[in-house]
Amino acid sequence: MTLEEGKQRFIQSWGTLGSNWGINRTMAQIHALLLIAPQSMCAEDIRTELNISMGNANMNLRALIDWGLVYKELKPGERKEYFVAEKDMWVVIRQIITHRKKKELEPMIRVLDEVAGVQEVCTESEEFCKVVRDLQLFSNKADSALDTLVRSDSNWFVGTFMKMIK
Amino acid sequence: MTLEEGKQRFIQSWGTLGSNWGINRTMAQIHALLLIAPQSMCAEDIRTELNISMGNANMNLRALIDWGLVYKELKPGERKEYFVAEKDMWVVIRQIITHRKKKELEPMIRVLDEVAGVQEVCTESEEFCKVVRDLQLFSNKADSALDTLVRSDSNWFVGTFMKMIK
DNA sequence: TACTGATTTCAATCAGTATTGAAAGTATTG
DNA sequence: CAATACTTTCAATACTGATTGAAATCAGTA
Repeated sequence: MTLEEGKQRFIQSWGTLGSNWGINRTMAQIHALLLIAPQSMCAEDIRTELNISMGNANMNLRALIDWGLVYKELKPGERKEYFVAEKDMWVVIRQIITHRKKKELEPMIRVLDEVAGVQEVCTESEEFCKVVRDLQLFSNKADSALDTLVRSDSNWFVGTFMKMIK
Repeated sequence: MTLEEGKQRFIQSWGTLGSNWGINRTMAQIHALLLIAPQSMCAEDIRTELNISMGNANMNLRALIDWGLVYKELKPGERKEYFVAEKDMWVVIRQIITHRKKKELEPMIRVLDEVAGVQEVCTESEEFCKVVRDLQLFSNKADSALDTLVRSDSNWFVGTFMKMIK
């Protein structure tokens, strides 16, 4: 496989993957492109490489910056902005986990806490509360597990954690 | 909060959550409804409770059965099918992890393996291969971690694993 | 076999997101 | 300050995937 084929395949797949992941396709593609770029790129470079509109590129670059996956880079003497991806994969993964946790797990925990207030006065409400309690148990555990994971460093994850779980 | 309010809140939220999760809204709502139902329900019960069409109910029930989250139940002397949710939360979570892993992680691993074949002959290809290798490292680790998690039992998860990670 | 009630399928439609592109905004330069 | 180079916004549009409902299919029953 040539570099050009590999790049194309990687960018396209990252985009598709992104969508099965709740992340929008263009955002994932820009991320892929910057990840494998040996140096920073400007909006125009990205726009032409991916064949997307200015507006789209801009919005998704901002989202990536917001996620902490891409940084702006200003070149001295140049007016336009350049962009670089965070290349430390452990940081990348941590940011993704943090964002997905916020979007997927935390709202669930809030809802469970809310509905946990139902009084157990009949078979139906007992069943309801039991389900809610079970879900709370697991979601709180998952929440703290992910917190620990995010706070820990790469070596700990790859080394200790993985040995433990084997 | 009354039972009725709690139920509504739970079902609606589970639906919304479902969509930030890559799971379709109706599928998540049906699942929520069956989870908290004290006994099995038929398609018509579900249809009226959630105000959805026959076709929709049928398709999503099928998907839930496919995910191993809901079972058919045949009542003797009754022609129509009833449905019950898997109530063991550990099983539920395992099934969800298994399915999401298949949809989100495994395709990524396949793509990485494919593009890992690029020859390192210049700065650009070196950068590319480095990124791919880093991603492979983490995705393979995550893959085996999730396998272990899915194979392990509830007590181990809640007990041992959680103590380790604390 | 014909009838009935239940389930499944699928083309048409709908709704929610993503994308575009033109217009407005901002900052730098001479 | 006006021109230029770039960035951001946002209403209109296009896409994608979810949903409907009518028709087809299936399975018991008489």
